[in-house]
This record gives sequence, structure tokens and C-alpha cells, in this order.
Amino acid sequence: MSRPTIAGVARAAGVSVASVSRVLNGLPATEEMVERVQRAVQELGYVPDARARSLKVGRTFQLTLAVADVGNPVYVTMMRAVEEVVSAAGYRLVVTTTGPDVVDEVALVRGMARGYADGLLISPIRVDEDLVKSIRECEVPVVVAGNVPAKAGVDTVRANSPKGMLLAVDHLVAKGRTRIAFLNGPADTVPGAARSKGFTEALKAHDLEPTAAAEATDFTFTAGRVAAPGLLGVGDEKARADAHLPDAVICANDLLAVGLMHELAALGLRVPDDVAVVGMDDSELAEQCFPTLTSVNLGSAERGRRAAELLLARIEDNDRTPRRIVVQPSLSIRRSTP
Amino acid sequence: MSRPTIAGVARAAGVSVASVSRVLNGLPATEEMVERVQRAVQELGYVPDARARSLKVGRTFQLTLAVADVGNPVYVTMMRAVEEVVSAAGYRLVVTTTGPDVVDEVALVRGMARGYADGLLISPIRVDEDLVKSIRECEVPVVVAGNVPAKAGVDTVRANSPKGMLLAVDHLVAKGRTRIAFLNGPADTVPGAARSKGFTEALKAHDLEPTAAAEATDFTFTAGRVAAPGLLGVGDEKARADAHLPDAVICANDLLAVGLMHELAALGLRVPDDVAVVGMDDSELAEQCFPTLTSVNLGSAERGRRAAELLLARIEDNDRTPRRIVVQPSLSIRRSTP
DNA sequence: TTGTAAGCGTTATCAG
DNA sequence: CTGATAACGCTTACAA
Repeated sequence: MSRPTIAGVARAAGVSVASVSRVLNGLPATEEMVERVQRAVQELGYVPDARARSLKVGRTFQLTLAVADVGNPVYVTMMRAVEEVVSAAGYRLVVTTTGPDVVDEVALVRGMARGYADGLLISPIRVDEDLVKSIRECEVPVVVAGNVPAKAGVDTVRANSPKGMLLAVDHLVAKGRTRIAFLNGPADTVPGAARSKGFTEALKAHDLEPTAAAEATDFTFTAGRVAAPGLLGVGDEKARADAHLPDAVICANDLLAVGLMHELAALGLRVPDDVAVVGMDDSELAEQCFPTLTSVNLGSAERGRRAAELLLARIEDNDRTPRRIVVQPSLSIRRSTP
Repeated sequence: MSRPTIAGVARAAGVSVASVSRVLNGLPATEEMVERVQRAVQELGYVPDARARSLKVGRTFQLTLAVADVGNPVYVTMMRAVEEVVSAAGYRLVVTTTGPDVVDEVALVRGMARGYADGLLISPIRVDEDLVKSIRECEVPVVVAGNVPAKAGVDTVRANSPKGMLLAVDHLVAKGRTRIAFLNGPADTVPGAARSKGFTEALKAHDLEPTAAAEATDFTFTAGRVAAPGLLGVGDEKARADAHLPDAVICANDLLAVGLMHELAALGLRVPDDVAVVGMDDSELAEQCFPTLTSVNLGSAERGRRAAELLLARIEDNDRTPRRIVVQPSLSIRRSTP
């Protein structure tokens, strides 16, 4: 009772395997041939083996999307956009998780050489020489949703974090907030570094000094909660007495922002009256949390879409010169800012 | 500059392809043979082709996890648990999304016959004859995280929704709430039907009548918001004057609960003072929302883990008799109930 | 239009 | 222990 193969179908239909293959692939054949083959396929319940097919044709019609953390809602936005583009192009999308370590990312990229998929869309959280090298040497097309050095010569679609930061600071300043703090994720990550730099620049543009800054150990809700007290100078009565308590906090992503808001509530501080909070990513969570979160939309959906298009284009023609697309941010104003 | 094959390695090492294969698979070989092969592998940067290998050995060492909606945080809990089990067993996990339609689920299950993976772990949201049939006829092992008829003869791991409902009602009643309403998802889904039944039973056990019930069009945040006013009798002043406004609402999942809480806030109703809210799934969102959400833990992590174990066991031995595991619920009490 | 046969890159069998 | 060689299931020249 094993799976029927194309040979079985051919036998049942009384034709050659080549004819079966042709009919299945819509190549020219007689009316009768098509008829007989299709009947045999029906009867046997034949389904072509993707492994054998891809071994022969050299393509799997699968694309891999690799993200660091499936629990981060920004990736679901991106994932949905990617899925839409690639499935329209006739590819299956499979998602895998890398975790926060760059070595796992490298292993994943290297592993692509095994031929699991025709292309890889990766959104790396940490980037090092090894990763860039592995991407450049990767036999299958790779596009990066994120920032890698231009010299890497790879297609990238990235956000404009500094511009996003500026939007956030502009908004806060316009609302009269000047004691602005920054809750970052790990600074040794790509987004962490970019947002830190952007924050400093944005404040400078307004002639402001950072009121406080803290670095969470991860871009997660829990890490945000843990890092919040340090940022707010809890236990440091002098700081608070000196009015060093921030009147606004910009967070490097929405999960951190929500974690922070919980700590603020626990401290009896009201959002946005006492402290305004701005997130980044404008993920679904920004609408779900309470108060709803003003968040910098870094264009995750568009980045996903553009990255997917880049990947498809590169699969078509691997010799095209790498493109580096930058998606512009916007600000989604909600209730966590005045 | 094409990818090196095992033949290339053999040539470079001056040995046979068979020997290369043996060394690579850790079969007995001389010290020197191992040495030569490994050097050649290094030099050429050879990586074995998974497609060819799986065509030959009949296994891909990949497992597929199919969920309806990547945006539902309950799946990230499950996904993490599954990932842990299967990667420990040497399998890669790939995730695909089915969407809310049963036809897509059926297509996915049928498609497994193409040999993409060695097993499928599916958490179907809607189940019909076709789906059961396709699962039973599927050539690769399938385990269902959810409820399918026993006659289907398939491994399942499911939650005990009625028991979970009872925990929720017990808790609310103990806190003095008696006007309990129910915000369900679509009743034509497996979880929707189970939870509806469970709710009715649980109220009966306490000699209570449902105060109100509504059915959201999806198990999503937005659907929860949209359905909330109807549940609360908004615009129906008589109902509210008659004190028919519920003093507690149980929601079929956490996303719906969070959507409801937003509407409650918009109406000026306080949680839990005016209305207590209980969610189900005890997902990450339950801790992230505000107030934090009391939620029925339906054991999504354990279900994922057990389901993964079942799948691995069935891959080992496809003749074992199907098991039907039921995971018991618990209640995670947080701030949305008194 | 249809059939024959040669691979795709592995692993596994069977001699040596 | 090692080497040739036959599959795995499919597509695709090339021939008929």
C-alpha cells in the first residue's frame, strides 16, 4: 500500500512515464492521453513527490522566512505581507525561528545550501562578519530585512530608525514634553544600535539632553518590565526629587513599551498624563494594549512586501545588482501620548 | 562555480563516492580515509543536498506545524513547546499558516503527500468530513492538536474546554458575580462549539442563566471589539436599566477578551469593578494587557509538547494505536477579576 | 504526439 | 574497509 509513483500511474494508464509527466505539467498531448492519465491519477490517488521533482528541476518552490522571535508581533505583520506576495507568485512560505544568537542565524544561512528552499528572507537581529560572509557565500538567493553593510553586496530592505525617532521626538516636543528618556533593547543588535543612534540625533536636533536611558536584555515584554525601574530612577529618591523623572519615554519596540507601561502603572504613574510613552513597530500590540500605544510605524508590512519582491526578482535573475531599499516611517498617534 | 556534489568531493579526495558518504554518515572507515574526505569537504565547502538525501532515504527530517493564525498568541506558546521537542529529536520545524478556511486545511494535508515533511502537526480551527478523511488518508503521520471525532482514528491532543469553563465560572461565582455573559468566537469552529457547550454546562452547574451571549466573527482582537457592544446591550437602555448588564464576561480566547476590555473602557465601565473579564488560552497577551487578564490556561504549551511527542512516536511506529490525550486546564488569576 | 533513457545527488547493496 | 553500481521518483532531451 505504498504511495503510487509516476511509474504506477503510467502502468495503470498503459502509457509511458514521460507521457504522464507531460500531462501533469500541461504539455501538449492528445485528448485521449489526457483522459487516460487523469483517470489513472484519480484512481490511484497519485500525488507527485516534491522531493524528486525538486531534485530534478533544481527548485523547490518553497521560500523560507527566518525571524528571531515568533512572539514579537512585528514579525506577524511582516510575515503576513511576505506570505501574500510569495503565494501570489506560486511559492509556499515556511517560517523558521532563529532565536537571538547570531550563530544560529549563521547555521541557518549555511543550512540553506542543503536546498530546503529556493530563497531565504531573513530578518537578523544581530549581524557579524560571519553572518555577512555566510549570506554572501550562500548558494541560494538571500534578502535581508534589516541592515547589513553595503559592502556585503546583498539585497536589503530596511527601516529608517533615525527618521522614526525624529518623528517621535517631534511629536513629544510639540506636546510640550522635554524630559525624554529612552528604553532600548540590547545595543549589540542591529535595531538596538540604530535606534540608539537615532535617539541621540533626534534629541540633538531639538537641543535636548537625554533624561535617562536604559538597555533591556531583549526586545521582549518581560525585559521591558525588568529594565523599567532603572530607567525611571526607582529607589533613587534624589533623582526623582530633582525632577529628573522623564515626562516621556521612547521605547525601541512595542513589547518594551508595554512592559514599561505596566511598571508605570505599578508605580502609580499615569500614561500619558505623568509620562508619555512611544513605542516602535506599530504592531498589532499597539492597538491591543491599554492605553493604546503611540508607535512609530517602521513600515514592517511594506518592508516585508518589498523584501519578498526583491527575493522573487533575484530568483529570476541572480546577476542583478543588489538593491538597498529604505522604507520611510510614519507615526501612529494613539492614547499613550497627549 | 556550481555547488559541489559528493562526486566532486570524491574526486578531490581521490576516493569513491561511497566512501565519502560513509565518512559523512559516521560509518566505519580508516583514520586516513576520514582525514582525506574531511579535508576535501572543507576545501570545497561541500554541503550535502537534503533533497537528494531525502529522496533516497525517504525522510526529510522536517516536521510541519500548521496553525490557523500566526497573529494569535496562543500559537506562539504552542509553537515554542513543539519546537523544543522536535529539535531535541533532530528535526527541523517549519511553520505554515492555513487561514480560517477548512478547504485550505484540507489542501495542506493533501499536499503533505508530496513529501515536504515527515510529519504534520495541525491545529485545525474548523473540522469537517473532508478534513477528517484527508487526515486519515494522509501518507505521512499527522497529529491533531484539537478535537476530531474518535472514529477518525488519529492521534489527538486536546484541551478540556468545559472543565476550563467551569474553573472560570467557579472563580467568578466565588467572587460574587452571577450575571455572567459569554463572548464566543464563531460557533462553527471546533473551539467555538466546545466553549459554547462548556459555558452552558458550567452555568447550569451553578444554577445560573446566561446573562448574554455573543459570537464574534473571528477569534481576533478586532472581532472582539466589534462584537462587544452587542453583548453589552449598548443602545438598549431597557436592558441596562433592568440590570441585565453582565457583571462578568467570559471570552472564548484572550484576543477577544482584550477587544472586549477596550470597549468596556470606551463605555466608561471599569474592569474588574463593574465588569470582570476572563479570557481563555492564558497566552502571553494575558500578562501584557491592562489590567492583566485572568485567563483559563488550556495547557497550550503542554498540548504542543504532547502532540509533538505523539508525532515523533508515530513516525517511529506508524502501526501504534491512535491515542487521544486530554490536557487538563487551570486558571491563571490576574487583575481583570476581583 | 509519444516512448526510451539519461540523469538530478544521495544512500545502500554487494563484491572485492 | 573500500569501490562500483543500482536505485529513490521525477523531468527532459532525443528518437521514433
